[in-house]
Amino acid sequence: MEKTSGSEARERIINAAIELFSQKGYDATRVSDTASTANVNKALIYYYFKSKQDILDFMVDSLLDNAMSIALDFIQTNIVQMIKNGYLHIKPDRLHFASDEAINIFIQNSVKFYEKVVDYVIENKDIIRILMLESLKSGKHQNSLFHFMKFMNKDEKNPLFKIISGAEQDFVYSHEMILFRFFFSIIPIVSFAAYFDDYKAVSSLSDDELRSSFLSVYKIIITSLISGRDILLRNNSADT
Amino acid sequence: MEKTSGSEARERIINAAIELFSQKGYDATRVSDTASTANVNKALIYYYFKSKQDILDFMVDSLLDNAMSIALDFIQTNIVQMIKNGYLHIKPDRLHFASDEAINIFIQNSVKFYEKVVDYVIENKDIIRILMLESLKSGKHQNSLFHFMKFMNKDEKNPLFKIISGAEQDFVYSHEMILFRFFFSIIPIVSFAAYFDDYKAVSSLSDDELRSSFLSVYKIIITSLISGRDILLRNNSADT
Amino acid sequence: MEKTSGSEARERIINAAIELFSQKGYDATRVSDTASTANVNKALIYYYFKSKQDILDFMVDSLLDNAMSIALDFIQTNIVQMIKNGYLHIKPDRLHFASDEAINIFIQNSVKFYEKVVDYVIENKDIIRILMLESLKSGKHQNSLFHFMKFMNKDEKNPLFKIISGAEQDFVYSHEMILFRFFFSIIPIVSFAAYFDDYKAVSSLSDDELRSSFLSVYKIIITSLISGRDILLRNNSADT
Amino acid sequence: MEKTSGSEARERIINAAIELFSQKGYDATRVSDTASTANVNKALIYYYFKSKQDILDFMVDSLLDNAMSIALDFIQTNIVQMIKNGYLHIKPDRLHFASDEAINIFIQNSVKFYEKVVDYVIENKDIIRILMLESLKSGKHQNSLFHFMKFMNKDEKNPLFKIISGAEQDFVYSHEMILFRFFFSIIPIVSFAAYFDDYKAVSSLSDDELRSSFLSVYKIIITSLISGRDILLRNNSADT
DNA sequence: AATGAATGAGTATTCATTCAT
DNA sequence: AATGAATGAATACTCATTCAT
Repeated sequence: MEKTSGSEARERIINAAIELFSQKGYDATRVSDTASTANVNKALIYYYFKSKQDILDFMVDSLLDNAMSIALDFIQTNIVQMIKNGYLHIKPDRLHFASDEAINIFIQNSVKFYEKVVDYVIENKDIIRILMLESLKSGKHQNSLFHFMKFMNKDEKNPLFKIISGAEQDFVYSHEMILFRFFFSIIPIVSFAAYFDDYKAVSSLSDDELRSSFLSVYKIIITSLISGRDILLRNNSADT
Repeated sequence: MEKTSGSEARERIINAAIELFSQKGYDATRVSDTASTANVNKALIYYYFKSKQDILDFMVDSLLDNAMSIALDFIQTNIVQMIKNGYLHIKPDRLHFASDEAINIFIQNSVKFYEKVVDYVIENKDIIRILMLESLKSGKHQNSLFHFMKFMNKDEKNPLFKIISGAEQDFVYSHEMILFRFFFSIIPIVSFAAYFDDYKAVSSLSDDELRSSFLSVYKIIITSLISGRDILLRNNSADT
Repeated sequence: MEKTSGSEARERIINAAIELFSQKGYDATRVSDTASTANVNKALIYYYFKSKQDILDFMVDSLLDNAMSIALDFIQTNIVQMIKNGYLHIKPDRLHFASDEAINIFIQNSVKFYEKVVDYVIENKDIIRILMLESLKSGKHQNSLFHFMKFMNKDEKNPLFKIISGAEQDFVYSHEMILFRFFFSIIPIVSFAAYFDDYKAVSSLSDDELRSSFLSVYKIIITSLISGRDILLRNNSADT
Repeated sequence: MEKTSGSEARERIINAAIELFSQKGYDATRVSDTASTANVNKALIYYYFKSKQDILDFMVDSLLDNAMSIALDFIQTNIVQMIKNGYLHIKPDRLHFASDEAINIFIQNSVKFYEKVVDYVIENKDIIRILMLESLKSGKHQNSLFHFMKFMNKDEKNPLFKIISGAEQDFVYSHEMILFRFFFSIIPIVSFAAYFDDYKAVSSLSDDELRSSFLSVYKIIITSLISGRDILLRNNSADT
């Protein structure tokens, strides 16, 4: 094999693992495959990582940390800000926009955010694919996708929750709101990344065409949902 | 083990495999686990199936055949019918509904269809989960999810295509239309099935609550998209 | 499978086993292969035979019995007869022909015998091949080839021995005589059968050409050895 | 097990395999037997060899390479030399010795060669036995025994052929010559090695007695064939 | 930091044989 | 006489991991 300075070999191992896990899945990837793809001796992998599982955990945790900080950043600089500015009100049974202008601002900010998110997931599509694979299996990463909904939790660490609970003790997101977020927002975005290459292959679109097509569809849906009705933003605290 | 009449053992093997593959994934499931879960001798599995892969293939193929016939059935009895009845027109650059009544009929039919589909996927959630897992790995089932879009293909066997191409030689679905179908319709439904149990666990909803929540969200999206604008139904034959 | 009268299925099983054992060897032949080649159900094999080994034993024993009776027949009708007729004398240290005519008669008879033997081994080449294979492995048939030398043994059942020991109590074949018989007579003939098809393939000779080439070479060797010198017929009783 | 320096374990594996294959045959030898006989971990066998077959191939190829170089060495230093010296002539229809002295030299050289060969095959009797076994089965080593006749081929790499074809364009070995070589020279020698231990057991001869008995019989045959007649050296180019 | 050798516990698959009918 | 189903014991081969250097 090769002798290279520092922990450059560690990087190669991680990249090889990402490539292989995302292609064949964690279980079907052999440590020896990873070693030869990374161009390192098999035993060296155990110098840098405790176990095969450890490599996976490192990748998944890195991504989740990253993603979470992007999401929280948006919440902080947008939703929280809008509430503070009085554009968005927390009513006992729903979130309410102060004006049409508020709605427009929210949509605009959201669109910017989604672009950022889409670029992020495309950039990390391999790990996203791995994450999705693992989320479909029992094991420690089974609920990883639900981590993306953390900012809907009643959680001390969730800044959005802190703001909202300050204003309305009993505020609860509606079931539909949460379900919409998960199955029609998080899942499509994550799937978009996970199936990016496959979809490209069957659609014959370029990276850019695919990205902008996805974004424009996404915008249509969000826009048509937010404007006109706020059904999904209704609070369901009364129901339960 | 047990000795039971006929190929009842074969059924037990298939069910055990579905259960285990959907929990731990194909690669992490051991043939011996399948055997003991099915309460059969390990060797008997090889009496009924050529290999572990063969079990998977059987399950996947069965599901795809089934699903396809449900989809084609809907197309036949709804879309094709509406075109014949003059409710839906194929224009050179888009699909166009004849009237508000036509839209209502379409939405109603669609809702009925989606209910049927949702019930089907819930019933087969384990195999769907397996399918999704496999679609994320390289291998023979990698593109299985795209099979659900077959009725958008220019394919002799596709009854919808035959009708449309009869009316408009050059009709082509827009990129956005196809992408919407895949990432915001097929993927959410498939994911709904695949993550059904996980989502139930985190949401504390009952089966029925989850089912109806999903359907109501789905209806909102479809309704808000179809009525008011037909952007996604626009033909992109001019673009290309 | 087929239902055929009587133990015709048993024949098919034996023939299939002969074919497969001679091609792939006993160990590499699967009972299921034999069943499908014989066009019978696998379990039926165990109706007719105690075990896989039992099939082999039956074949080998049949051949050895057969071969032995051919050999003994020759000895009886030739050597024993010649001794009785006074053409061949048993001297304390060698076998001695009474005259040139006696030699000629012996050679002629031998030639006839070898033709018969060659035809016999060609006809049974598959079993011979199996026999040779088994003689090269440890196991119950390891010494099967040495059975062909039985009529050189001091054995009550050996008619030749009875005659000779009647005339000369201490007569013993020389080491060289026995070794010659084994390595330059039995082994070539047996090998001729065992490699018949292979040799045909590499030599592009017809069955008949091969048979007569072998016979003519064999005759040359025997003739050149018997006439002129009787070194190999010398008794080694003095040596030991 | 044991942990020993270098690839000494590899040697032990090969020797264990030779021992076991020659006793029980390739098919009946278990990899685990080989491992325990070699005193190595079973998995280590797969560290050094791709498969069980790979071990066999290695052994067979090594022996064939070895044997071939011994044979070619003899041809080079004897036959080719005699032709060059004018002791041996290539006539259109036969090989012809220039004088009785030439015959004597040839016989003497041959005898020396055969002694060398016999020693070689005794030393390698286990692999020879394996080779013989494999040559009787279908598979990649089926024709391995015929490789020993390569120096009778019309082959650019064959030094004997080059000499002969230089002198006589159309020279062809007679069928009988080739057949004699195979069934009465190669086969007996190979069998002598393969059955060495078995023959020893039934004959109660010592290694040395057996070796010299075989050699003396062999010499008798060769001598009686070469001197007096050259039937087997006759060219059959006219026949074909 | 790197590696060749080694290993325990598996892992899919096979196979001779048996059983019930 | 015949067969579909069933099984215990193997069987070749793999794999994550460790060790000594």
